Amino acid sequence: MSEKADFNELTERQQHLLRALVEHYISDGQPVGSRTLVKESGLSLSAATVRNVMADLEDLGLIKSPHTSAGRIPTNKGYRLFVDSLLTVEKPTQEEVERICNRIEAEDNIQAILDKTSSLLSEVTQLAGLVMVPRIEAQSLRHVEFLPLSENRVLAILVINDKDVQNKVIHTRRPYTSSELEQAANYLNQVFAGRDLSSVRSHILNEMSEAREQMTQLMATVIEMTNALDLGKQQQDYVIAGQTNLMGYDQMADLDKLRQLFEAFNQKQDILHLLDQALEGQGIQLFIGEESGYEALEDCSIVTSTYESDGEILGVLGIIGPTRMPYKKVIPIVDVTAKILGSALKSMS
Amino acid sequence: MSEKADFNELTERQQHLLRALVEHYISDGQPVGSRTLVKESGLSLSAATVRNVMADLEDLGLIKSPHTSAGRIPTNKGYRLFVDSLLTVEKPTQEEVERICNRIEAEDNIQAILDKTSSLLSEVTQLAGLVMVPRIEAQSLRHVEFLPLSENRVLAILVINDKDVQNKVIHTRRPYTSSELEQAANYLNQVFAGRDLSSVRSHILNEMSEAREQMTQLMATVIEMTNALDLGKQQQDYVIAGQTNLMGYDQMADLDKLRQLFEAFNQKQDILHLLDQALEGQGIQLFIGEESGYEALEDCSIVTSTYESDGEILGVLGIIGPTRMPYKKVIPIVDVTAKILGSALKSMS
DNA sequence: TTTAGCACTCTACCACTAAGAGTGCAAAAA
DNA sequence: TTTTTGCACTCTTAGTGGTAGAGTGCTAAA
Repeated sequence: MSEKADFNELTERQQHLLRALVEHYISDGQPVGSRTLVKESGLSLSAATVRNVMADLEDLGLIKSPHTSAGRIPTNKGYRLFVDSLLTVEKPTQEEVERICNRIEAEDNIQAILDKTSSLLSEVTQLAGLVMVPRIEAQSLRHVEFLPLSENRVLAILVINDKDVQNKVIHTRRPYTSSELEQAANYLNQVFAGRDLSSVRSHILNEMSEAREQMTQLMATVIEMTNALDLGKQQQDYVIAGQTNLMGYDQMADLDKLRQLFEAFNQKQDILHLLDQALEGQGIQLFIGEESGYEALEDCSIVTSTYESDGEILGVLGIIGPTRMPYKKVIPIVDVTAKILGSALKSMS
Repeated sequence: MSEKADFNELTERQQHLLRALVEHYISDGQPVGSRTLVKESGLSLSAATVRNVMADLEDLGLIKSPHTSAGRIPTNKGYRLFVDSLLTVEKPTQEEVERICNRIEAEDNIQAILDKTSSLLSEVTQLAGLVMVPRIEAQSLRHVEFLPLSENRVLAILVINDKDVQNKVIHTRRPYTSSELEQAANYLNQVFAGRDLSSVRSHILNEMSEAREQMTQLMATVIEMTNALDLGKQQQDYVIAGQTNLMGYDQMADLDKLRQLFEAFNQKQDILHLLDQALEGQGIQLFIGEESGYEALEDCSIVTSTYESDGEILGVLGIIGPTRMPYKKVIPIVDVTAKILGSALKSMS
């Protein structure tokens, strides 16, 4: 065989046939044989020649046959090469874009926007949609309130970035009175309103050491409160929609596999870790099959895109589905959705 | 045949055999035939006699055979009769009770308690656990706060029952200043702290009409705020855990059915409606198969119990699984879990 | 009323076959 | 050297028939 066996330098013909094979398999779901491929590719070659090429591609680990007398299907490596260098994406229609745009912008609070985005992703692609909730780097403290509960418990309410409210029950060492708490809150509001949340704690410790000798009851209260609040520690989370879409694909017909997958969705941690990786990568990112590193996802591909506003990356969103998915359509949809979400979030503030 | 064909008056023997059949089928999963049933029942009868009885039970619609030469399995009507009058429940072990008790009481806020309860239900029964979030009839207002956001938006924070925090962005007709809002909040806090939430609105309208002529700016503000808050209107919700457990049962092997079920879980409304019915019914309640009235649940049974504290019903919890489930164990577990949850919520306040 | 006997039915399993799809290889053609 | 033709071979799928086992319903006897 004179075809270059070099992975990085497939011949024109190899590329052409690989692309045709992957595309046909994606739309058909059946292993594709040499005869079919000849017709599909448009090349004027005989089936035998195509067979030779296919044998080469198989040697390269790009395609495989499920059994002797079936056609070939792409391996994950094959999919990877396909999306990296053979794929011609198909821009979403104006209609689709507008639909996404309108429906996202109709929502009026962050949670609703994320939910809608996720369900739109799943609806348009017929896969499962994922949206990581934005990690707001700059969490600026707007307002603090402490309310004494029974005994040694205090309810803390934080208003962050002018609209998000977090609350937390703090278990304290000793009971505090309303007025103590009020003073502490007033102090914090006066000194730290508008400041970045993650810096509040260190600032307080600074000020405390400066004024150690005149350490007041107030200061002690403030310190206990802020310590307990775990400021700046933001728990990550994501919103998922359309999991049930995944139950329709033959590739996911294995109930055990499907179960593992759904458990991963519930557990959240693995998926979060993956989204975290995608966050590092910036822009569009694909994980095909075992590339994700999780057994539960070994038959799945994940397509993600970071979303940003004002050039700052806020989070990541995407879809998850079987490795055999219409990348051509899915990738651009994830892309525009990320852009739309970014600007929707921006216009919220 | 001389057996009474009256549905309400099965003979001893019919009851005995039906019980044996249902129990055997529940633990085995296989249709049970006359020979097996003879052994199982402990009666000294021949298989032929048992066959006659089975034929009668089939005429009554209590059992059926999947095909000619298989044994019989209970119909939903059969299950119903079984749980209503043949079932001898099996008290949960001390161990199980303590495990549930300890793990629920280890949690420190309502959401965590509900989550844990739900996942314990699913863990212990190997089915899916459901917990409806309590509808707190008496929502006593503890504290109100209003913060102006950009333009015509105000962030309202309500502290209810000393520990739950609700917040909502209110779109107002005109911009309000901080001090206006502060005054309104002060007014509400002074007059209505500790009062029942659902009554606040009507009280305000009353007072307004009394003092109509001296209608102040303050009053107008207060009214707009409270109107926008939609006080007392509480949206229902539930917590679910262990859905994936359901993927293991042969009865639920049909992917399409399973998918419908999972969609119902996501949609929430049907399940909520069902839980609502269970709430009316008080105490333990079973829905077997089509009794629930939802197609997605036609192969499922739901076992619920209301939970209460101080004699007041707060909500409902339970499990959902295939109609073929170990009712004998499941029912008492749902029962004690409801009691434990009730007292855990009580000790929270 | 109950039991024994028996014919009958249906499923599950197995082995076998035939058709169809697709391959790989070797020799011929370009 | 590359491509094609021809062909033997492999494997899947669907269908067939046959058998064993489980269970039933019915009838006649106990």
